[in-house]
Amino acid sequence: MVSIKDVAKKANVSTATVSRVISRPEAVKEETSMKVMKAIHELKYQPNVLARQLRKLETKTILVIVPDITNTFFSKVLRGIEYVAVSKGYKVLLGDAGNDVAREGEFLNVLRQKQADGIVLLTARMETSLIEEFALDYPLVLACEYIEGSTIPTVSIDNISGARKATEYLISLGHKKIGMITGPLNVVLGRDRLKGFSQAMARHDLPVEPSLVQEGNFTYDSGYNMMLKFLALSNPPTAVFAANDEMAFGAVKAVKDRRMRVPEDISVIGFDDIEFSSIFEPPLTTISQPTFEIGTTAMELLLKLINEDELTRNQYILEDKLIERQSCVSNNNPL
Amino acid sequence: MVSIKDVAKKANVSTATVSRVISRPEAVKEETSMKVMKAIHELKYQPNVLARQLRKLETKTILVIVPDITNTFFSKVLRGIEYVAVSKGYKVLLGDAGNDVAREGEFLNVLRQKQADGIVLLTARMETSLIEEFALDYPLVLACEYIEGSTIPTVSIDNISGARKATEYLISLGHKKIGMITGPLNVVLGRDRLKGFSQAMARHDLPVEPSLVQEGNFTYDSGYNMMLKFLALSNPPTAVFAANDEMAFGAVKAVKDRRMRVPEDISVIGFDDIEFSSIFEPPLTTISQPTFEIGTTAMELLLKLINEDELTRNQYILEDKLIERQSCVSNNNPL
DNA sequence: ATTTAGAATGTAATCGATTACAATCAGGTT
DNA sequence: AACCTGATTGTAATCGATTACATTCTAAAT
Repeated sequence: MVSIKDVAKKANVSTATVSRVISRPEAVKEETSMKVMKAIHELKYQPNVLARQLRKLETKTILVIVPDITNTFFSKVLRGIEYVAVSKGYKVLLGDAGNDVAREGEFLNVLRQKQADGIVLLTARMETSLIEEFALDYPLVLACEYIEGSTIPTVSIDNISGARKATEYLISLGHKKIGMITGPLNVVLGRDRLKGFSQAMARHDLPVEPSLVQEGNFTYDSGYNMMLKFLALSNPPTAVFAANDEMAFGAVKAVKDRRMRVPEDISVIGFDDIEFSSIFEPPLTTISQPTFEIGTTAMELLLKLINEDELTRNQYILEDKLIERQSCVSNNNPL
Repeated sequence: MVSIKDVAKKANVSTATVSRVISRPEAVKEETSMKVMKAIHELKYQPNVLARQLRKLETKTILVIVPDITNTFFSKVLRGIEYVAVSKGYKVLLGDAGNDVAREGEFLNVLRQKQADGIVLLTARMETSLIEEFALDYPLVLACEYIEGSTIPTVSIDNISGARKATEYLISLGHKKIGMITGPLNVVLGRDRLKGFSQAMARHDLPVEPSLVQEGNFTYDSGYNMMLKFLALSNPPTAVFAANDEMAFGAVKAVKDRRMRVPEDISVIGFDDIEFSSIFEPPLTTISQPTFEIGTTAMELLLKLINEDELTRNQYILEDKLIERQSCVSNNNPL
């Protein structure tokens, strides 16, 4: 291990000078600088970042807690975070909870032990009071999810308006009997998308029949099963809004298995626009989230927090977008 | 920031004793220990890990370089790595190259600067000499990819035998005219899967016609286009082996767009068994890689390297598996 | 030649832990 | 009482950088 002392000795200067050559070259004479650089190269010196960090009490590392790294939605957000982080000289520590809520909280110790300068949470399923407290002590940004009534800086889309948009699209196609497969209603995300659905229906004076709202859990299987329930109805919906794409896939599959067609017999719209949605058959009409931008915005926000810059606001709502593909069609089955 | 000194003062002992209470409690008297613990709790003391790491010259962190984090194949391997890492008290630094070869190499500095104790490479596209040199100086494990003729510890499946297995499966179904859509042939992975294909054909005395081997680049679009080439032949293949699932999806789509059916008119087999292969229509027959196990094995291997344990061998070949779904069927179109 | 300001460099404290070594203590032996 | 041993605890060096402050140099001004 070659340290700054070795370089200093070799170049016949003090360690202070070596340090200055590295961090503030303008403060040292050209000639000395050359000498030092030469020694650095000859010894292949690499500063020990741990020592630097200890001295400066900063790590140039941020922690990202992800509920499930194998979910492309999150990995795309993560990529956005990484992109900005690396460009600003930060490294990204990954905390993958593997869909286990208990593990999410454990990662917080990384911050407490000063091994990261800040944290981005892509999940808010742990105790909200814990998160709130934590945000008081450390730079923290919420992305994708949010906590109701909290002032923690948050980046996300407006899930209510997104869901409303999806529903109104179906309505604009002439559908009146519309079913919804919701996400789990114990998380804000699930509730918000249902809320958007209800708002759209109300705005157009359409009734929301309880039998046409089924609670899923964001999985393919739940989408499949809930659609089966709809199809068992004496008077099934002509269109279905699934709160995410996986459930929409399951729903479409259920329709096909019943020897019916999407979109001819039933229109289906999803939410998220994941990778496979365009490859799926029929290509899925859905609401697209700006995943990469959510990531970059969250990271930029965190950087401001770390640098104690003034925040102009703490809720950043990004634009979602309706992606029209081929799983929805005008209602040709008027009551 | 409360440090060990504050605790020492409060408990009326030296910092050495506090340190011992934390790391070797058996070396300090019960009574003192209690006093110290009390102070620790009252002050909510958290040891500064940076300082500890600096002193011990270890970081309890490993770096994983991923070519593309949004690819579920890699994120599953990553999850395996994380799983073992966290259970052994290690943290995972993520280096996502975003499919940019140049960025892969940049992450190596993290190691040089002693910010990680070891590294797992899920890609070997940078200069092999660079990797070889690096492996001399730092604990390094290759996962998924490998370098020909290298002694670097490697965890992967046997791509040649996997490809052979896929091809022989088609042959066992009575197919004789079999096409292959390869991966890029400038990477070992691509070459190996082609090699396996050729071996299987040779073993069964089947000719490999040049027009029936098309080079793709692992993307959906390339699969689509190469299949189009096959279909334009006067005598197209009755079965096609695509070197990964994405290309297989594209290939199937091409067949459908030509108003033919998979598997009735053409059988298609893929490689990797990614998430959507089972949802795809028809559900894709493919070779499944034990992604999670690749990750766990790689991490365990790296741990051994870090602890300087003896390695019994340096090539770990895990078992792949043929997953029979519905995209392949017996040849009903004998020449 | 002397003074002086500003540039360049060096000295040593510091960040917060760990740990080799030294010092002290408690209790048992003689 | 004097001595010894092993258990406990304390002192201070150490890890490798950064940086406040002190010192020395340089060159221009007087």
